[in-house]
Amino acid sequence: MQDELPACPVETTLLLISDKWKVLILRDLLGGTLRFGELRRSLGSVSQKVLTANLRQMEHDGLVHRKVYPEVPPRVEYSLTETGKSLRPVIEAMRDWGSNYQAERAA
Amino acid sequence: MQDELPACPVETTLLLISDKWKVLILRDLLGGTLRFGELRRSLGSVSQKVLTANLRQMEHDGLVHRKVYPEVPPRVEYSLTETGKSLRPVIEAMRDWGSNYQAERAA
DNA sequence: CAGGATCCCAGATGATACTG
DNA sequence: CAGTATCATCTGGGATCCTG
Repeated sequence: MQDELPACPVETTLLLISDKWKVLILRDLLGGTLRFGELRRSLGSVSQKVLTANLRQMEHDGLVHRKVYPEVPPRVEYSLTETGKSLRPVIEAMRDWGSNYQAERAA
Repeated sequence: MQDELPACPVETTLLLISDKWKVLILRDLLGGTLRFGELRRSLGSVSQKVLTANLRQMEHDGLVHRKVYPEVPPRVEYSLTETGKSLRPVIEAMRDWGSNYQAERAA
C-alpha cells in the first residue's frame, strides 16, 4: 500500500488493516489457506474487484501469500505469511472484546 | 452507531472502531481525559465536524464519556468509559504489531 | 475460476463560515 | 472554546460485462 510508514505504531497498523475487508480476510485466512472463491464466500458479500484489490495490497505489504496453479480452470490459493500470522493477537483481541461487548448489550 | 450488532464478534468490534479516527481517539484518550481542543490537536488534522461526529457515536456506543462544564468560554472534557478502557488490549496489540512491522521494514 | 476493465454511487471526510 | 450548518470532495466499495 503506502511505502512510507507513519511514525506512530498504531497508525502504521491502521494503514495496513483498516480497510473494510482486511480484518475479515485475516480472520478467515487465520483458519488456513483458502481459494479465491472460498474466501469470497466466507466473507459474505465482497465484490471481486474489491477483494482482489485488498488481497493485492496485502500481498504487497507482505501479509498475504498468493499461489497460482497453472491449471485450467485457474486456481489461486491465498494464505498468510509469517508477518500476516503475527497479526493473530490483534484479531484475537478484537474477537474477545467484541464478544464481551455483545454480552453486555444482551444484558 | 448501529444498534443491531453483527453475529461475529470481530465484525462487532469493527463496526464500533473501524472509522478512520476512532482508534486514534482511543489511543489518545487511553492516556487520560482531554479537552476537545487538546484531543483535536493530538490527533493531527481532523476537522471539527468529523471529530465531533466520531465522539458522538462513541458516546452513543458507550465508549466515551462527555462532560460539559457550564462555563464561558465553554469547556468539554472527554474520557473513556469502562467499556472504552477495556479496548486497551486491542490498541496495545496494534501498537506492538505496528512496532515490529516498522522494525522489519527498517531492516 | 479468477480477475481485469468500466461506470457509478454513497457515505465518510474536509474546508469554511457562523455562534452561544 | 466547542460546537452547528453547508457545501465541496474524494475514494473505497459495488454492479456489470468480458476473457484466458
